[in-house]
Amino acid sequence: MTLLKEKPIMNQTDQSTTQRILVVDDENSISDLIATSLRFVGFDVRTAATGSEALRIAEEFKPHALILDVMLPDQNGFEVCRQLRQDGHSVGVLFLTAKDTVEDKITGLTIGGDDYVTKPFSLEELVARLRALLRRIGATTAESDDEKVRFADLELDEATHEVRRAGNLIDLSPTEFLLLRYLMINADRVVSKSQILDHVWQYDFRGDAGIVETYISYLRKKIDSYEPALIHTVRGVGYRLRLPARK
Amino acid sequence: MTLLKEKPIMNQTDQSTTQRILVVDDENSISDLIATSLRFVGFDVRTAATGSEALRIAEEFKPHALILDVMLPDQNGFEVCRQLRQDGHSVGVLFLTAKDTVEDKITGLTIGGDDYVTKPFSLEELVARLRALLRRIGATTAESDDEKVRFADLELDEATHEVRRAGNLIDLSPTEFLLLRYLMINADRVVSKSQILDHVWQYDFRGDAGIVETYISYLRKKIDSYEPALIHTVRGVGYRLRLPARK
DNA sequence: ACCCATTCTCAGGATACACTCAGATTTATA
DNA sequence: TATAAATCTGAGTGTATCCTGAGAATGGGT
Repeated sequence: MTLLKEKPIMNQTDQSTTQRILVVDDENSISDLIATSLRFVGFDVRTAATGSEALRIAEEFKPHALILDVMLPDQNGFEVCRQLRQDGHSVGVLFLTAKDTVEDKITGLTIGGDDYVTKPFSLEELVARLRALLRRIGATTAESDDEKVRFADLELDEATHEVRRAGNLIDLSPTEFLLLRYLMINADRVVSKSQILDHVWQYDFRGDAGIVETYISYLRKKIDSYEPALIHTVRGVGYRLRLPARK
Repeated sequence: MTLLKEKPIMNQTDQSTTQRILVVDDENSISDLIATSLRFVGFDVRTAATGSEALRIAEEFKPHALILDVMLPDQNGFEVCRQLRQDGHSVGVLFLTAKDTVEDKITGLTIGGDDYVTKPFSLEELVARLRALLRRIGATTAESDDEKVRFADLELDEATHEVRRAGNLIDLSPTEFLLLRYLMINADRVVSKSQILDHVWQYDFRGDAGIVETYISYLRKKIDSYEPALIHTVRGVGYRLRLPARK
């Protein structure tokens, strides 16, 4: 993972108060990965490895949301969630579950604005889902307009999963959607192939970075069939979403 | 033209007065589930685990309605209800009963506009019944006609359980009705199979999420036998109710 | 007790998708 | 201009997701 070498990505978003997120997972590699990534996008992050530690930290940290592994060494994630809510914290929870335990005993996870993502996940997906969750729970005046990402004549809607260019609907596969979203969020900035790989693909992906080229190619066929082209290659460095340079 | 009147996932944050609901159940997992869900759709919720606690809290909380398990550790739900009314509270009650409860006891519950729901229930059903109850008792007659949910040429009537498309009556099973209702409430927005499962199916359902596919298929045969199709699959994400995209 | 609507499981088939690979093409630089 | 490196893209393969019909359980109503 090349996360530690990255510069902060996107500083906009954050309005008045920085959102506090508590990450709870007993695998350090996972909670570090998430914490690092969330800090880069502007969250205030703390981590805990057990349920009781989570409760203790939550007491003083007062997080806006938890990212909570359902399988913890001392108690399961539901119990932690229940106790927190009982204490009056109106906290959103994004559960992490293993893929093979999903069908088993895991229901009721999407109640009350909560959500879950399965391991292994991609960071783009995790962050997108966390943002959606925060929007939902803090939704006193949330306009549905918040759920759109825009760049030039591109428009990407998180709620409907629709992508439009110049008003025209464009059909994207899930991976294409995440890739475009990552490029749009980092619009005007060069992102390397390994950055893309780390954020868009699942963290256990062991294939070649060449797959990024393939998906960039797919995206170009779909969104740069219009003028002007927005996806630009920066040879030897990466890719960049930008409007034509006026010289 | 005014097609997308529906807002975020069940955000109904009722106008002037937020309705207060007291949930009374001795199983924490149940009352938490209900409380979380109701809070998310905009109610002000308190919980109690016993009859005496319920009476105490009701004294100061002055709820508009109770969700009341008929089997409580100290006294039964009817008694709680009786005492409350004796003290002059004009409160609606939605009783929770086990499925095997004797019919005699249940009959006569629905006297004063009250209602009952059997455990295990689905959240969609509980919320719908609670809303209907509040409408009945808190008859401020602001608008009584609003028991219908609409989208495009679809019309779903909560009171009569009738569904029409383009004026034609469509016969739906109870599960199909709840599923369609959930899709309509979240019109234009993608809902995942897990979300559907958590909200439409009973909370103790332990089967596969694939059953959602089956019921989507049933619904399509009934409501999308008309043009245009309204139920759309978003592969890898979920389902979405929408009109043909303006291309 | 019977019937029938309903719920749910299961599995085959259709389709979309993720991914690999290799040859073609472009670009940097010697 | 020649050469190597980087990138692009079409073709092909394996897999995940989704759809739907068939039929087994369940349960209510008459």
